[in-house]
Amino acid sequence: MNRANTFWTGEETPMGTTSKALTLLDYFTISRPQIGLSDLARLSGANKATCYRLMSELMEHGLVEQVAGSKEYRIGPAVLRLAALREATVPTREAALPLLQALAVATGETAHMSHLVAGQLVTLSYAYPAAHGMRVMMEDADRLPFHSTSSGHAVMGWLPADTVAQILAGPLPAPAGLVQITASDLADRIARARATGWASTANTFEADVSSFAVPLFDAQGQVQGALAVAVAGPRLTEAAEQTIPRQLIAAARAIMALWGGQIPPELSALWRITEQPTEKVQG
Amino acid sequence: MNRANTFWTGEETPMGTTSKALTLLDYFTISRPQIGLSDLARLSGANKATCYRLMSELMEHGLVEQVAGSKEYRIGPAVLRLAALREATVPTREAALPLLQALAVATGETAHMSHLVAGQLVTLSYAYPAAHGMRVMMEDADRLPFHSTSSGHAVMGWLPADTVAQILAGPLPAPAGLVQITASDLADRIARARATGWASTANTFEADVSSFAVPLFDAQGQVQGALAVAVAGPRLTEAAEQTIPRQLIAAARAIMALWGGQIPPELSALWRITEQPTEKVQG
DNA sequence: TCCCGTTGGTTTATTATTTGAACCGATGGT
DNA sequence: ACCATCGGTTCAAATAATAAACCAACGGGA
Repeated sequence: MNRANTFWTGEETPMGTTSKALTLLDYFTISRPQIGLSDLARLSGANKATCYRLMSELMEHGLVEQVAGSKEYRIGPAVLRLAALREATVPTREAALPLLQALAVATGETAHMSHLVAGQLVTLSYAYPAAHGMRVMMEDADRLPFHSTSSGHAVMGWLPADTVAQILAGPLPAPAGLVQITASDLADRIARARATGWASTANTFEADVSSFAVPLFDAQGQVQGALAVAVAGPRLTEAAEQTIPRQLIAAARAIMALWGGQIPPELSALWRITEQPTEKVQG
Repeated sequence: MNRANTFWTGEETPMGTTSKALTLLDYFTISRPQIGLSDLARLSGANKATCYRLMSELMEHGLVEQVAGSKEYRIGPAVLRLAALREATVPTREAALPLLQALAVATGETAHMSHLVAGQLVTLSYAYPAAHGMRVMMEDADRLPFHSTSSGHAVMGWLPADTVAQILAGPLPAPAGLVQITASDLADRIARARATGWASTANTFEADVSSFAVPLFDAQGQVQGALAVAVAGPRLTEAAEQTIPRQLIAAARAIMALWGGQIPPELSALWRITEQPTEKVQG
């Protein structure tokens, strides 16, 4: 009797064929938008033939397509239909966008919103304060690491303990030239995020960038993502450190009002205390 | 020995598991955005257990999610990441949108662009001429029938013959109270679309709506979709019938210039003849 | 309150599908 | 002319998917 196919993930629980196919999609990122067959097989650890068949099936449905010349694969047009359908069903993105823009203007910094999807934190919208000037740049569809971003900390503060443990079980990537976060430091930060209702980091994800974040909840009171402001290092004044969390809270409240999101009572109390007289962010 | 599993599609070619899972996604539409397990099993003809497992796998990856109260499934947030990635890789939608808007304004009617994805024609962008007034309404992520829309005719005119045959092999749905298109009529319309470079229909898809369409091509000269203008019946003057095809052609040219789309020489010649002195649609 | 049909979800042996190593022809660099 | 690599294919061996029956829970209707 042979071993179960642990080649793929190293897990012992067998992985459904569909999951394997969908896992392949995860290798496509902003920085690697096109992948050839052999590369993909190497990246995923799957057999080339397997990879080929799975990609063929994904291609049949338009989830991926092959670029004409090189035969490399890339994300296909079908996802546009699905995304349009998703937004029509649950208008998270579009509804929140004006509020995100208002937040960017109010703070004078880059604002972004990330969503928790399949255990990962993905940036899905962002807004800049103005058309020009120095700013922290964002990219859509980028995955944020949980351990080195304020968004990650804010989210983990309100995630079930076992889910957090699962995330922390993964490796802590070591960012070159940045502030390194140790495991115990991280636990501390998560606890603080929960205790204060917001999180902040400095120079942990990108150099000379500080960021502040608050969690976002869905209608069932489950964490759904985070709202964050990324401040360009030189502009991080003491005043900014005071006001930004408040503005974040106000904006998060407004966004969740749109979604029908439920703020956990515990957090709601924290936010009531923190949110001193400050003008509301208006959409 | 049992028969191969022909239950699913009636086809004799066996269907990969991944395809079966992805097929389930097709049952989610604008008009039916949420589906319960039993319903989905009935709709798809799949076994309930099968359906359950497939949906579970899709759910693991965030392609679908369950709404909290009813346990019904709906399209999940992961598609947003994929769509953002797609647009970052191949900016079809966003790039064309301003031109689409210009076309709507120029014609004074609703303009829309549909894409060919996995053998289906899906509306992915549209633009209205003004904020108010009578207009033909569109919906994103809607599938257009090939046989009763000008977009369908325009596209089929430039599709390989066998692909067209495959499409026509399907049933011709009978729209209630509209002009019925017979099989021979349809063949005629497709031929005309190819011969003239554009297609038009009246009262075939929606009552009191006429529409005009031209095909769109990708960088390899393959039909990729259609650009169309839908005219509210009462406004369909003879002048409009003259100018709209020209405006469509101009806009299609502009859009394909953005994509690097290749117009087949045969069509290019047709369009050169048709496109008499008329002001270019400007993005 | 009892019934009955429905729901989402689970279990099982049976069955068909997926898998991986080897192989192919084409392509491109040296 | 060579070698390495590419995308794609083949086939027996091993695996995972399937379908029917079965739950418990829910929601009307009588």
